[in-house]
Amino acid sequence: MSKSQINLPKTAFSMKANLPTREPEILKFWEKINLYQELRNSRKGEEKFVLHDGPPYANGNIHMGTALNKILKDIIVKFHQMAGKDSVYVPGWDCHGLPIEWKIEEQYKKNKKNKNEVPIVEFRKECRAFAEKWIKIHKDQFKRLGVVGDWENYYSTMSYDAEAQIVRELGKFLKEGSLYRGFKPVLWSTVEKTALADAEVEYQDHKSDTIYASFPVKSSKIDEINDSDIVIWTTTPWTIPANKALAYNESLDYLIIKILDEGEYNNRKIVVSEALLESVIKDCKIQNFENLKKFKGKEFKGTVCKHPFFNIGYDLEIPMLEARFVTTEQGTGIVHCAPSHGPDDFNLCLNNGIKAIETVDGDGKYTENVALFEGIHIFKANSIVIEKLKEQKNLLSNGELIHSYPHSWRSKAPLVHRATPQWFISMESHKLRDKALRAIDETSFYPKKGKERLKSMIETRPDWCVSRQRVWGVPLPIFLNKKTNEILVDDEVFENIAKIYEEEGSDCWFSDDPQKFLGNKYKADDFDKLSDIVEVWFDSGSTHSFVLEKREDLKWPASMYLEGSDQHRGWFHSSLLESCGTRGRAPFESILSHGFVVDGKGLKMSKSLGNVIAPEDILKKYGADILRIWVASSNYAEDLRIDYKILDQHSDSYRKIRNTFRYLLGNLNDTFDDINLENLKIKELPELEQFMLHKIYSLNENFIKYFDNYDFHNLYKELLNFCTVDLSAFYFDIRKDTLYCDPKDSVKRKSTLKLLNIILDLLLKWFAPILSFTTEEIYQLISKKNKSIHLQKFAQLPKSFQNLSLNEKWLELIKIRNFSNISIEEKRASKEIGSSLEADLQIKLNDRYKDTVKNIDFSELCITSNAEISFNEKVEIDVSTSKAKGEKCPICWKINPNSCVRHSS
RNA sequence: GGGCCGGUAGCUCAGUUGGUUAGAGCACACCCUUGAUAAGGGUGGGGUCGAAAGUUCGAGUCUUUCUCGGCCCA
Repeated sequence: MSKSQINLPKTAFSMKANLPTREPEILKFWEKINLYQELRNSRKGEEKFVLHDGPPYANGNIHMGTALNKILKDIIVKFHQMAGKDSVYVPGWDCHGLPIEWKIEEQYKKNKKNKNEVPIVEFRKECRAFAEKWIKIHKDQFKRLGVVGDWENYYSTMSYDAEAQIVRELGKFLKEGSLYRGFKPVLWSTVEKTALADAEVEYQDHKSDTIYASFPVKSSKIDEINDSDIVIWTTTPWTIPANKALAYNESLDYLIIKILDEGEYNNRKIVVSEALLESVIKDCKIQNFENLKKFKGKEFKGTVCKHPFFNIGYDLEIPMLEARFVTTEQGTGIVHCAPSHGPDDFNLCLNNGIKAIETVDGDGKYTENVALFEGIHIFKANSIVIEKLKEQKNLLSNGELIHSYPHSWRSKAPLVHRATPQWFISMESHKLRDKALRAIDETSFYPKKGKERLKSMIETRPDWCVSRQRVWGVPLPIFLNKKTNEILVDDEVFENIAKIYEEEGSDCWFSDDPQKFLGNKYKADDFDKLSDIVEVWFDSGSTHSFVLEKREDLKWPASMYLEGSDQHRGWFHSSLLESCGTRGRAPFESILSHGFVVDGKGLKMSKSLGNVIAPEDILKKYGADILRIWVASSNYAEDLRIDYKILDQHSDSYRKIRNTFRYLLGNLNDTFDDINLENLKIKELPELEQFMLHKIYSLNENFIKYFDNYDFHNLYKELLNFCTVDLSAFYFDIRKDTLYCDPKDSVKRKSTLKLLNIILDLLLKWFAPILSFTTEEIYQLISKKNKSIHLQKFAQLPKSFQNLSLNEKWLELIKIRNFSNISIEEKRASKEIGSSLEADLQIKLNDRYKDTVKNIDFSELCITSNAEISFNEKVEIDVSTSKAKGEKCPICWKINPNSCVRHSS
């Protein structure tokens, strides 16, 4: 009966979200209205914000890290769009490289097909098809997360124009002269017959043969060692034939000892470091020895030894060289050096004029450069080396050791260092390092610590090896003159190759007549065409050139690059070097890096721990908006924790937000008036409404501040707290009485509705970049003119909303309200009253509150039936509660001694 | 093994230049409401700040060591 007389909320916006089924419908809607194009049209001519997509590898389903990355990107792009910018997002994919090659090879193995019998072009076609398949799958998975972008015109590193541009970029380095041919040991897999990138290496336990071998001293300034042996220890006996030097540390102490035991070494003098003597005598089972002399490492200077095989064709001078990398952790304090088989060895020898040569071929067999061993596989050579050392009486001891050793991440085969001809971009020759370091200084980093991380990597990194001996990639566009062995550097040729690739892709490099690429200017017979490909980091490092520069809807440099923090060594790094080398500056203005997704305890996700959560699981159970809340509310500067408990919590927050919207929509009956904030007559509104406007204003100030720093977890928290604390538990609760029980045309009720309109409008916009689906669902319910919430701009709030003195006053009133609540709670606990409307408040205040509470009705603020205020010098705030006396009004439920003032008729 | 980053209530996060009994929301417990109702309101109990040592009149905030975790590298 009385229900018909009150204005109860009514809305079509359901309490239950049902996101897993509703979101796909919204996706269809966005497709129908072509949201991406609408977004572009809506910001034509505005300042651009370009977040250049770091291309994921087109291989395998997306995981939480990918989902986090894409959602974070989408949130930022949407924020800038709503801030009024032309905020463009073009997704892309990284397609070349070993992992795909390996997948195809695996399929071959399964089908008993021999890779070597398949033409390269055919093989590459399969790689291309494989990448295409995964791009398609990724695309749908990313869209499902609510990520808006130019999905129709994505970029990929294997597109013809990308391959062409990569050639042009390499041409720039070649022309400049910073791309050079070197001979260097690289980590090599004799199984895959390829050099491996650092990222392709994993460390596993491996059993190695160990030897203590001796190098007879040929000449030295230290008299006592002229008839002694320098002893080294190594886990790679097969590198002994390639030995060219010995290394010592000048600050260590060394000993000459005389072995007294029977056997080969009886009465022979050996040299080892003092610190390692104990372990040497233990390993070599030396029982009796005599200590002859102790000396400093620096006295070794000028000492020359003989190779242990000097009697069987290795009549070499083996110099002893000073090296800081020699330590006393293991071995003898003297390290054997094979420049073709170790980076440290290589550098030390290079500095002393000893060059690396090709000692081992791609299959792992010794070359003709190695006497006695030619044609033998290095993994079968250890026993032969040990045998020969024994024969030559230069083996002190041998054994086995299980230690951490590099393996191929694909084949799991152990790797070796092998000197191969490779192509390098010099960090120094054209000051690439300096340019890159300067570019880092000119870049903004979020969080700031990223700057130092990238800087320290650039400071110490060696020259960039850009060649790979594989097939699935962009061929290195290099011709070597057969006579002079010089690189052909000619813009016309590079451009010719690029043009050809633009037309038909780079496959033809491997199949077509070399003359096609050289044009008419040179004769193919005079040149060797290289068959190496470009390493994939150069591909992705060049995306700025074929995406940002080439597309008219984008700009160079990008406003932002955003990736996981591992990309300081990856894409941030390679893009920086590529761009600094070719254009003298970074291809980005800012870098945002995020941490890794870990489980609820902070441990990394792994199959063996069983703590893996896939984005798909979350979409099915909760929906994308919950996942987006998780992203927004997490601090990406550190690792991000996720488990079902955490998601449940965010799901609860989502319900709170959803119900906040439901209250607004219900009381507005799903109608929405666009209120002109500038024309709002603030002073005509009740004080509570004015106070709320102030709250909104200061929230917006914080919102802007947090957004400027990409500080989303604080921004989200601020919004959520506004919904729970300021709206639900305060403003909404207080105004229910007015909304439900006051006449529809009353000024107070109209003022409240005005505020609800404003709040709905602002909340929708504030939340839109995060809750992309839910805000759209609501917007479709209330908007008549506009197509999508995402086409809207953030509101500019008039400064007149700010009212600091009113804020001060209301903070006092809320304090009194809190005292009242405690007082009411006491009576509730003793069962004297239930609802707060059964309460009658007696509020005693200090005199100084007189002005503050003037014209304030505490029964309204505290939702009681009555409230009386008295003043007293002796108290601060003292509230007592009694049970309200009188009749309960059937309409507003307030208890009055007499009839209800509002509802007496 | 090395470098870098991090460890504040059950959870997500605040804690300004070191300074009163370490904060918020959620979760939890109890109560109220049944006109936001698979909603809403109120009250309350939870941390001594990864551990230890040190500097200081005083440290979550500075130093050292250790520990746990993450990323990168070997």
